[in-house]
Amino acid sequence: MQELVKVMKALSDETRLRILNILLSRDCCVCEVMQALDISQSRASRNLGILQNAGFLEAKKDGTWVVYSVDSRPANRYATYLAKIFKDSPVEDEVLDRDTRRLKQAKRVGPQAVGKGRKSD
Amino acid sequence: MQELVKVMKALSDETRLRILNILLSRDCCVCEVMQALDISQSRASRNLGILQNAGFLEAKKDGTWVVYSVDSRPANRYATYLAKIFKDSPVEDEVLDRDTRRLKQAKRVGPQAVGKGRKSD
DNA sequence: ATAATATATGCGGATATGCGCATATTTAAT
DNA sequence: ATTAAATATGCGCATATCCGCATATATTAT
Repeated sequence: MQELVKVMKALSDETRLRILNILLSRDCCVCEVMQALDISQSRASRNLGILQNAGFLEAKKDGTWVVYSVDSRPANRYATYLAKIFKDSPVEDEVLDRDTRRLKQAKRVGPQAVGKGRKSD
Repeated sequence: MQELVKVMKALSDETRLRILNILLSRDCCVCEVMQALDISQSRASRNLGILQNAGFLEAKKDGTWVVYSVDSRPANRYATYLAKIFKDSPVEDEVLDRDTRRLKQAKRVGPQAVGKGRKSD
């Protein structure tokens, strides 16, 4: 019960629904999420953490990056169920569309480097 | 989007999940909800209102009573979808079980008459 | 070693939420 | 009309949530 409440609370925030939306299209590191949603680093990181803690996301380290993805085999059953629901019932929304567009432009570069000369990868 | 957030917020509270749980077993008036969950009248009424406003419940007047039921034809599509999900994935829980047991005892009698020996003064 | 990058997190403040209490409203019965 | 029951709601308070800011941590490169 407490677990279910946690799961639902994780989904009851616009920022987190937006994050879930872009992660359903592809995996992202924190800096890509910030760029896609045009939000601060701490905000992206914190909300990713909440979604992960609720069982929706898994995180993989890749160098300095942490790549988040929708958990394909979530420990908690609600996450599986609800992630599928969210996926099956796509939401038409101006905000989500803009996120998706920005995601296409997003690079694996963090806040400090944005607008500066970038290095090779 | 804002609509979806409202729907999710409505489900992100333990009291409201408990209410939804008992209403999925049968329709209830406010006083039956208070008895089943053993909560105050204002708490029951307010949370029923939130669930209704989110599109999960419909209310029918029956004399002095207001009978709430899970909306079979919700105006908003998220409600339909999520109500089904919640129904299809029953939660085993001590709290919910106790609610269900109390619901069986519940009568259509309000707060004033419950457990009080005297009504006048 | 230092420097730079990517992410996580403690803190404080603004806002939102949930509840109890008291009261208002509505309906039914007398 | 009065009375009472059932429900809704305004108010205030306690707690929770969300965010920005600054900082801490971890990793990579030089």
